[in-house]
Amino acid sequence: MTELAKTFDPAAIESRWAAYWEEKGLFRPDRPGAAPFTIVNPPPNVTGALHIGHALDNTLQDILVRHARLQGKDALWVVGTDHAGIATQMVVERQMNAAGQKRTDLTREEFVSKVWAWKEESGGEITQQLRRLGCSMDWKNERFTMDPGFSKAVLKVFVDLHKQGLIYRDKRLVNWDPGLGTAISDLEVETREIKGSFWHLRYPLEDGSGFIQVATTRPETMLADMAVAVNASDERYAALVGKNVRLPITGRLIPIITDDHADPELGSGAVKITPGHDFNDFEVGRRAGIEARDMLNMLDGKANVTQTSDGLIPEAFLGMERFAARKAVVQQLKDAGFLVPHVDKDGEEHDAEPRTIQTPYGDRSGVVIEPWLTDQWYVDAETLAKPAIDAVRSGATKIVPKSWEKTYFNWMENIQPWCVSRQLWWGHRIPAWFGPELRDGKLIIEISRQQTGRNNKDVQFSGTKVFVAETEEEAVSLAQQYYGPDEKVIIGNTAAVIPQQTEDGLPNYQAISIARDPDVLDTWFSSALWPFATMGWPEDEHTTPFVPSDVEGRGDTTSGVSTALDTNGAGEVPSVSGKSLLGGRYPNDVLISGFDILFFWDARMMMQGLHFMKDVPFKTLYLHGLVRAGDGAKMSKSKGNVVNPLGLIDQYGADALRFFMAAMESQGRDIKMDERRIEGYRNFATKLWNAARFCQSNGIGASTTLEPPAADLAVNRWVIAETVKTVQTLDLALADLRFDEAANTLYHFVWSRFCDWYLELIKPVIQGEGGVPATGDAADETRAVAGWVLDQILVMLHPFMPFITEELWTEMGARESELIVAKWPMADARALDPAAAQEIDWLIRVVSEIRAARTELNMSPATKLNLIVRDAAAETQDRIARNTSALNRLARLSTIEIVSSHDGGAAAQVVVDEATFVLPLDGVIDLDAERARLTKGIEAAAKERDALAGRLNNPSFVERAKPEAVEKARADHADKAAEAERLQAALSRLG
RNA sequence: GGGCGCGUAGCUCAGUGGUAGAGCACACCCUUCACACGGGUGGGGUCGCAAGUUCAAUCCUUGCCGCGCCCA
Repeated sequence: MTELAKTFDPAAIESRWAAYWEEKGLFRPDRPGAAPFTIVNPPPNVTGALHIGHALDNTLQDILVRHARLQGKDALWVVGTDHAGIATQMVVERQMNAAGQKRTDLTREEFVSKVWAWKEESGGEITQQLRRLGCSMDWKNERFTMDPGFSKAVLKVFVDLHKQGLIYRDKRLVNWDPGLGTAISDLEVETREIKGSFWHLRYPLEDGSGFIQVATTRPETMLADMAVAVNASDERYAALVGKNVRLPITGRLIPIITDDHADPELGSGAVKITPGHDFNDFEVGRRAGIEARDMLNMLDGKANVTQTSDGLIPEAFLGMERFAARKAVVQQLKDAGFLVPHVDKDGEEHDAEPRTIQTPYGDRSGVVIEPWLTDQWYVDAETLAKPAIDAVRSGATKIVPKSWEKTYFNWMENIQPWCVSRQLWWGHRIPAWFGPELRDGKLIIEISRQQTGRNNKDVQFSGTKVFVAETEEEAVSLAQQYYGPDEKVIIGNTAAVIPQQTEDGLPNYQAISIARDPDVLDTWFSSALWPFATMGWPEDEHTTPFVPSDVEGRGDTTSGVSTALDTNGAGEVPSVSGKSLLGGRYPNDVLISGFDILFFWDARMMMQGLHFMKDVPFKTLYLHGLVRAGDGAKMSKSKGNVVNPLGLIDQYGADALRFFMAAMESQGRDIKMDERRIEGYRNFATKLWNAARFCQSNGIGASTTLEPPAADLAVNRWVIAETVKTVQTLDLALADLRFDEAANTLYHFVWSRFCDWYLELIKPVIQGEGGVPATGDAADETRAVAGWVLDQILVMLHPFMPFITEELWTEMGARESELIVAKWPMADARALDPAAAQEIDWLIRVVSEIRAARTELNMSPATKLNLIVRDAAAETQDRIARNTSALNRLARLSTIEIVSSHDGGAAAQVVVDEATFVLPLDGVIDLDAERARLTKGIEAAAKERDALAGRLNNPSFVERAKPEAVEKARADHADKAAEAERLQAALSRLG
């Protein structure tokens, strides 16, 4: 224990404590028998760096985990990183490009091992940064979504879902990202409004009888048009339905069909149909009886024009980039007279009509998405969503704030098949092997070599037999069963029937080669398993059943109150059919995430968790908002308005940043960055630091009991009660996940109650005269109480400001344990003492009123005054006697005299309750100023008195309002009337 | 077009069916022996607009205006 420095320096202690906690294993103390409390951290990208959103998300989680740990629970905060398929592959590819290399220079295996090497060396920077924020995660068991154990879970889930028919292969339009050369999910597509063009084309009828006009924003797709659709109710076209159109350029003959998709009100009412390159048209095509495999495709994986299967695209267009092809198609149509010019309001002709169009972009690549016809793996999300919807409806998982439930339901109820295959190398490779299909005893192989535009080694398999298995051996075994015992099955690079050669080069027998799908799974497919695959699933489904012990049961102040979090220490064991799932850690207690990943991640955890664990992944889902720039704009690198949380930590300390995040986190609202506010919380930390310094230099140290010390003095009984009230409010706020209320409650208690009043009020009790510390029962009692209150403050504040509180905990005296594993205070209502509360409340009012009068009358603070009290009731006289020193000190008085009457004269007068406090100021006082001051007080009291009288004089109010409201109005009216009267009397006495 | 949210003191935000709050900023005073990253005191709001429900509306309902987000 050394003397504390005058100013708190966060940097001096933060790294020391972070390392200490971790080394001593205090983030995950051994607590056999304690109730589990579990949070899994949304795994950040292994390529990521800490941004301000992480700071918010992780601060909130750390508050809950530290709180649970202090409550004696076996708190586990799972941490790890996500392999982040596309992002990570892009990082490594960029590095290679910088060195003049390409990914495809390497084999897949070489590339993947290069990514692993990168991951080992530079990945996970963010985990170091989380430590700087003070996150008390279970670092010893840090996970990675490509860990062997986790990967095993991913394969099992894929195989099981496939067996159950919930994963299937399908040929349909997918959101193809030509920049990245992979399919992406709907959610990774961002629709932007851009200024585009609307071209009007006229297609000649086959019979030469005229034209039909269509309009499009993507004229190049006419190279793969397969129909023209009109609405069946549209009489203008009734006669044309069933006729054919001869497409310009390709000369393809296509029918005019009817479909509701054609809106008679829109454009000409006729629309061109390109089923292979437009989601709406795909559906129209299907309704018209065109099978997906027959739909025309005119683009390759880089979105360059490629020949359609009917071979009708002229040579000149082949290989053209899609936007170049657009220009070329428009030009050729124009030259041939098939383009209908747009005439603007000034009568000028243009090729196209300007129009705002919704355009899909890849959220990572920033490239326009191309709807593309491919074979992909799909999850039957609709089936999985049903239990996930029910679970929220039944309350098995509670979403906080509740307003998000609607969004959740809306998305879940309209969920689309989830495309989970990605054309990447980095990720969980899909456990599916393709082989020739056996039809009528013959081996058929259909391999469509689609140009994915990235690597000609990538092969798409279609129309072949697929074997889905967790291991290669099982796949071979499945294949063997399928082909029969006479065939030899081998693993190869392609699905094929290979003539094998004997050593002498002569054909001997054939082998059937099966080849593994080159694609990997969507990263969200694996992260959806995070709540249970990090707990040992599928190996240890039921482990270490939890047995409640007597450690529990403390701090139960929330009984009978509906709260978002079950903070009841009784620790009910989550279970299915009596068995504890994953050691009581499933369902997790709560999941905290930004609302922006509600669909990406949270909803998918709900689906996978319910399907595989038969229970929800978490009891509560807490969604927080975004951290925005000071002007409310979204932070983004391109705008250059990104705030680096590490810079804020350097400047203000991690504790201040954390407190800011908690204090600003009100449910259902984004947080606007406000550095001055962080500065304010830095000041708060210093304030606490100095309060502790004061205690230390006045013989106040660590308390020895969990219970409040015995106390006789009102000020001590009052502060104990205030502490208990704070614990109660804080417990409720945390149980309700009201982080702002929790933080503000603490802030107010520490600064406005403890520092501003309690410490000031006890100075006369403990400081004594002439620099000699006071002794005796009162001083001893007060030191004990002050030490106890400071300890409770440190414990309660610890989840929010872990560093400074741990440091002060250590500095204040010898301890049984570190603060991080100390005991949460008890909210014992027996400590509440109304009489003490009233007395200190009175004392504070008297001091405040006298101070206000002094300031308003411009009395120098240095002048000590004599106080005369008149009309004081016996109770007040007793209070004055008990608190003379405090009154003298805080109101800056030299003497206090109690009189039965006083005629005033030149004096300032203050009314508190029944008594009037007179400060004789002969020769000093500005009588006019005092008159003005009293008059202002009279007016204020009279205004309220009259307002209350008005209400009470209204018969409807007295008859219909709640009796307690009427009662209160009467009491308040009497108080205000009396106050006005006394102030009036004081004014009269001034003359 | 559908859904959600927001609009309260100069700024950032709480809040409640019964006389409107905090932090910061602002003004004045104080280098008082924990703290000037401090102490004391004070000024400042027709709670977006309008109507309705109610004894009573900043709070509940409806409409409108403005801002933001998500989905189609």
